Amino acid sequence: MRRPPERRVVLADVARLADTSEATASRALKHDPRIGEATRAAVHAAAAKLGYVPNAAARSLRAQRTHILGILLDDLADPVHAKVAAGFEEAAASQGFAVFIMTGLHDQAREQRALTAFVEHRADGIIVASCVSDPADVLDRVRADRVVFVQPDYPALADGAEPPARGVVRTDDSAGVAATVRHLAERGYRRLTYAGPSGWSSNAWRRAAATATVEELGLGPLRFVDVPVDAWRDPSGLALTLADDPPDAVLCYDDKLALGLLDALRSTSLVVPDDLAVVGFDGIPAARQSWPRLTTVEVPSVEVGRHAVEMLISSVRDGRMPASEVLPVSLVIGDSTPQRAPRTGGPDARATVATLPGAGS
Amino acid sequence: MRRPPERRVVLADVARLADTSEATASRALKHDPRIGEATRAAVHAAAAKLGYVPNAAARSLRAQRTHILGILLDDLADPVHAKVAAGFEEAAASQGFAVFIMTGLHDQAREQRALTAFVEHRADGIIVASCVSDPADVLDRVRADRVVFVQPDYPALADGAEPPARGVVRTDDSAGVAATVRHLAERGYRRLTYAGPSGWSSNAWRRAAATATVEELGLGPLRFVDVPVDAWRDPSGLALTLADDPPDAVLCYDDKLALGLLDALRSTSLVVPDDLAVVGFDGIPAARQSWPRLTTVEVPSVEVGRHAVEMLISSVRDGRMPASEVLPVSLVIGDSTPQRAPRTGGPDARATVATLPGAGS
DNA sequence: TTGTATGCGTTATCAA
DNA sequence: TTGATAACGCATACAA
Repeated sequence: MRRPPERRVVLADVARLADTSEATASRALKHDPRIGEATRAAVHAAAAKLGYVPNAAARSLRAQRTHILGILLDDLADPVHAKVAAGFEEAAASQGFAVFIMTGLHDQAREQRALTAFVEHRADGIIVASCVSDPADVLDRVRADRVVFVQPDYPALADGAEPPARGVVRTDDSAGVAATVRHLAERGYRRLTYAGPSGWSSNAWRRAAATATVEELGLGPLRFVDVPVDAWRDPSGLALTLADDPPDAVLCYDDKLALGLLDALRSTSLVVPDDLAVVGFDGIPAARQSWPRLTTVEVPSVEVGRHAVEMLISSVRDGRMPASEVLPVSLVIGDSTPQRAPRTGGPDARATVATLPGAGS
Repeated sequence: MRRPPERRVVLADVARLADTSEATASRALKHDPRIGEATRAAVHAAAAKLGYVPNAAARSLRAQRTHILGILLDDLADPVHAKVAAGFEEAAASQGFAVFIMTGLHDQAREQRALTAFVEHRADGIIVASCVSDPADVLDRVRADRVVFVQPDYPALADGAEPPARGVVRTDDSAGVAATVRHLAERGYRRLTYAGPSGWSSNAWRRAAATATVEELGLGPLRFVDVPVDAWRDPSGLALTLADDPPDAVLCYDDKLALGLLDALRSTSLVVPDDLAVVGFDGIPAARQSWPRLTTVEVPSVEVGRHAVEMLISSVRDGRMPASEVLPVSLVIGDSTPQRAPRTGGPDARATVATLPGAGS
């Protein structure tokens, strides 16, 4: 069995064995058209025989181009972020880029260290996904035509700041939430509650979209329940709050929270969906396997990662960062939001007026 | 707001501004003790003012050490693999290593390309996780003291080949399966079925452990159902097979399959756990939120990633690869395997003899 | 078609 | 305590 070469084998070794110069060997290996067939074959044979592998550091140093992309994301253990990373890695690899992946774990200092690492390694491009750092801080350290922001979620956005017009990939969360509210209205749900972690801009957007659509449709006022960001691990508090004065349906910030809630509600007297409809957001795999199957908004996370890479590589090639993109999402209707049965006590008019704007007031 | 420097700023620029030589500037920046306080301050000030970031490629070239680790894994979108990656990344970052992550996606050619990328970039160490390539092939290209294999799953292992004695991190799947079977026996389940994708060595091990434990406990013979590797996406075939002649309990290769099965069984007349108990393997988050909650074997995936990094870094430092490790797993008892009620028709002796070896024959 | 020489940015060796 | 210089491995401008 062949072993890896003991001593480092460099281009000079290949050239020597092929009986040419380093320059010729270098050109032959990258199929420069003006190298004779004979020498090219000799060089390739020598390289194969010696197990030569070019040194990327030396090449990068010389070429001022690393063919490295970096992605900074929040947490690989989170299914949504992992999918973005998967799309990113796959797209980057298919274009011949190696990828650095670093996680921020909600920690600004970590995020800064990750950026430092990317810059030290002179990554050709960087993707900043779901990070708490303000893009302005990132742009202090990296050229704007070398960064793409994915699903930015920094605090200023919650206060209404606009994300950059170029180099951002987002999903149309507002449309997803609006579609969800419409779906609920059509199915006869009127008293809605939105549950999510306040302070996150992504949450603020979703909540705002829910509010707007509820008003547009003339549904009962939207109630809010603020939950801790890790409430999905133990949603019993949310379950109790809901059980105390149950709405018709609850919109959860994401699927993790919704699935946790489904579980927690089994310890209460509320039955889903008979007493309470539940919807999630993201479309993680577990949402398809839950009971009842979760109605949710499917976010094309893998696509998000791919698009980000394509924007980035395009910008790296010609220095022009493409305009920001907003990818469409889709409502997936499960069994957690069935057509609502009329309440006991006879037919209930509320269900039928739900889609008539203004009829409720 | 400060912008990133337009022209590349290199050490020479810092030296010039600080009015010293490159050598002194270099030493001052890495806090060489024999540099005067005044010059050190001047150099640091100059570096800060210019926004100097050292070039890792140049440093690596010179130092013959990259501080880069590479991990090759199967699929970032898979929760188990993503967790290994998360542990890997976190541990590596905390030790000051940048990490290349590449995915194989069950494709030998992709795996080989990933290895090539790692070698070109002269990664200080490599982790090969859950890959289809034979370790022997990997060792043709990488020094043995620079690779750690995680959960190796190459075909030869299914035929009884032993994994390497050093540089491997695995989990004690056999013990986990054995504990599961014992648990089922104690709870009164006797007729067991094992469902998994044949051809995978990890499946072969789990299945063999189940067989051995079933025999040891004197339970009825273990039945097997071979399923495609992606059966979890559509487990209706498995559900029908089980419904056709239901065992007391079914052991699934992993949680994804078990959760899919729970879902698919809702379209049959079988009720879990009354008619059929179900157990999974891995302990993914969704298993805690399913209904009924899944009894499963919890695998410390994040720990696996961490241990792999620690082994690797240790070996990189002193050239001695630590001995292989087998991490313990733990049985998590959910609601999918309750104490079994006696069958209709009166008390059933089978439940009580389950734990008595030999009593069943 | 091939060879020579230089420089990419950093660090380590040697000399001052 | 500091400075000049060579070398890491490769690719290219220029010469032949």
